[in-house]
Amino acid sequence: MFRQRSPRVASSAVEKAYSEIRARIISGHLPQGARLKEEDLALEIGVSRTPVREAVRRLAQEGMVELRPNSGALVAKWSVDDLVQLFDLRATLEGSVASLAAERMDSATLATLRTLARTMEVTMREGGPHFLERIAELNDSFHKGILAAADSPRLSRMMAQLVELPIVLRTFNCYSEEELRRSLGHHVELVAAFEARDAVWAESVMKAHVLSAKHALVAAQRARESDTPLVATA
Amino acid sequence: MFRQRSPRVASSAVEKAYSEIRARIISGHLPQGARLKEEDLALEIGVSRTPVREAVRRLAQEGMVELRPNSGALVAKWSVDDLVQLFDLRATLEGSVASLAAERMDSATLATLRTLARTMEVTMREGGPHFLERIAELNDSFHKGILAAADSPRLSRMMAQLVELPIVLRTFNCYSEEELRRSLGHHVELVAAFEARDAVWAESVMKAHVLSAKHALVAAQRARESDTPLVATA
DNA sequence: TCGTGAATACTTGTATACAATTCTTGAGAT
DNA sequence: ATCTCAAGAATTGTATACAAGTATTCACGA
Repeated sequence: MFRQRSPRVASSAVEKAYSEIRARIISGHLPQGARLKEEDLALEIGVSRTPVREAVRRLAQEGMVELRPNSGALVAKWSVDDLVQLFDLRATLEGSVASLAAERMDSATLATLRTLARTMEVTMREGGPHFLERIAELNDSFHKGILAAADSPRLSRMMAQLVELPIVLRTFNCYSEEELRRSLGHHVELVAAFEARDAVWAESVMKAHVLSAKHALVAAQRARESDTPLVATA
Repeated sequence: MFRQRSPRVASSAVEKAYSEIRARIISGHLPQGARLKEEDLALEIGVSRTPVREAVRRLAQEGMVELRPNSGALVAKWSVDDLVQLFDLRATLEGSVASLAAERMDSATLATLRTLARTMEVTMREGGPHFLERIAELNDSFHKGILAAADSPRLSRMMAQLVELPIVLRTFNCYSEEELRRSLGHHVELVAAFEARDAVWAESVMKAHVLSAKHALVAAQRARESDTPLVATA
């Protein structure tokens, strides 16, 4: 729909290594704090150490992996405090994005977003298996659409980093029904704000949207207090 | 004074390559749009291609270098529009940083910042050769001090990326005397805001500070309209 | 039994060699 | 003269080999 992060067919070895390692982190196959041994990964993925190294470095700069010089690389750990910081930052930045988007949005994009927002609501009502996953995907498209509408490459790059991370945290299992409903409501309200070309309104709703997600995530995390999977569908 | 970016003695080859290439870009030895040939750089720096490659990748993620798959790496080009975006983003983020810092600043840091702000003013009054460079250095410490006071590692990482880039643009030659005076005034006012623990005040001043820098930079750039060096001392 | 330290095994860091892709050059045809 | 296309040169991408540093283990002494 919108420009996806990795449209390339993953032809290159480093791309292969990157997506593979990333997938393992997201799926939990490589849990937080796990050591990343270059040779093992290379062997398992079927490429040499060189592209694995490059992939790990990239993941490190994106914040998914922690690098220790001359020692090893670990899957980054996320404390409650980290999450709070992350989402506060996202609230600010995505707020700016929404503000910009409100001023620049064209009618085609608006229509697409409206459809996405509605579809999410329908999907929730219908329920069914994996409906959360489907909502998450739609949600992803929704946010990326807004980002694209803001038409601000530099902002996009920063956001990409911030938005990817919540996904790592085994996203969206921790919303209560009320919270999910509220979240989807935000989407609808955002569309209205865009339609009205009201930058301040859009920014405010977006901030609320992200901060509400933060709250849900943090509450869930605190409740468990252990290192079980986390979540959010902001 | 505060934790600098590269305290390591540049022992590793990739560190050497990184700082060397970076220096060449900043000094203008490698102008915008210049091609980065891995082998040449490796030869000139005195390391193999491997660390050069890693360094270039890092510079690319930091936005200083543009990567073209299977082709080459270029020194990133900066349009006026890019600058506007960059500084708008900085205004938002550094505003947040200042806000956080105001709430958390301890008296030692406050004292340091006060000294820095005063020293900058004195340095300007006294003038002399290279006084702009000295101000720039102090300015750097000032902003990094605020960042440290915010005590928010993730924010810091993002900011680092954004703050580094203006430096690349052959920083601070384009302020008029009035603009420079205003900029230094902002610093003093920021200290006052921190002292008062007024987060909103601090945020506002910081935003003004950065946006005023943006204005000076963009005006200078527009005046030349060509690709001659740019500037800012935000 | 527990701490200490040196030898060893292992992992990362760097260099080099090879493969694959892209850019350049030049001959030929229109 | 200009365009097309193929062959060659040059450069990036990947693999492997080697060097340097780090962690582990096991013997020895307190």
